[in-house]
Amino acid sequence: MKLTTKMRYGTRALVDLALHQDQQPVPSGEIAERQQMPVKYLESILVLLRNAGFVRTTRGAMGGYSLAHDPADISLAELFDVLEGPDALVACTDGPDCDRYDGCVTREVWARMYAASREVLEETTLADLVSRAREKQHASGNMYHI
Amino acid sequence: MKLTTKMRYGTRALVDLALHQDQQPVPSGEIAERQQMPVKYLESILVLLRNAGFVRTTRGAMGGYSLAHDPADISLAELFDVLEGPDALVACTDGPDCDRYDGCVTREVWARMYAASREVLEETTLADLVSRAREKQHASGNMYHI
DNA sequence: ATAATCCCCACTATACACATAGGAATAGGA
DNA sequence: TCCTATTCCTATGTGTATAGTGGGGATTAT
Ligand code: FES
Ligand code: FES
Repeated sequence: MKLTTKMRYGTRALVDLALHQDQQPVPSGEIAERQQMPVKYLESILVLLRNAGFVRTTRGAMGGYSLAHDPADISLAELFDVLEGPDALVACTDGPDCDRYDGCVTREVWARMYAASREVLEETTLADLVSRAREKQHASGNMYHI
Repeated sequence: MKLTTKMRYGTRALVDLALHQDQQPVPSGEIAERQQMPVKYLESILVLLRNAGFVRTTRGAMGGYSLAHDPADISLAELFDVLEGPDALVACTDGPDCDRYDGCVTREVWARMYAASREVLEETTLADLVSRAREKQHASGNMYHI
């Protein structure tokens, strides 16, 4: 039960973008370098984020990625739905996909687990992470390393 | 972020054992048939459960598996630790394994997620699942299908 | 002895994580 | 305008872990 790298990298990428949204669009190479993640893999995640409407892209020289919305309006739960998918945790959390659905006793436990996890994500916005990152930057004097 | 089959199968296997613990030791073939899971794969999971002290094994003819403790004394969290491992959710939830530990802002969120999930598992015992299974058996008239 | 059963080892299949290669679009200068 | 560097975009290949398969040996009740 590991959180996928899509979710972890995607979250860090959005935080990085939020920290630099006052400037020009940020190229994927800069994000990858700062966040220490493989460039090409990051780009494949940014495609998902673009299709889901989290980021805007500008092609060509001087192009890059920028946030499409205010960080305070983005909860990690929305991100989770896109990057982990609706079938997260177990396939049969929210519907009778499984042929054993009626007699299943474990499903309810996994569903409670899922709900508890999701509640944490619901109440955390991108802006929360950004302000926490700014605090840490201030404390350590390290500009870019979040 | 999928729950592994080890955890899902393992849980169902223990519930199945609890429902039949009044009888002889239960052979893996019976569990696999009732629970609709691959025999050989189930056996590899039962090895883990034996090593962790959840089940006792009896070798030879008329042998099989039986619970080592009272179902009320087994929380799903203990099972989780064995079958999903201590590094569940993310590798750096409980220690400075990661070289980015100090500046990391996402770790705290993942840690809260992990704690919330685990709390659900802590407060659910095998006996809870068993009684729920008995209710469902009674309601449907289906003896073995949990 | 025989059949039933656990147990160990090695093999295959599938999904995820990541790398590589190249193409398409755009900004900026000659 | 045309060229070129920069950047996003798409497709395909590779490594690794999880999931599942299979054969055969060890142990024990009958
Ligand atoms: S409903 Fe599918 S395994 Fe429980
Ligand atoms: S502490 Fe390792 S990624 Fe955050």
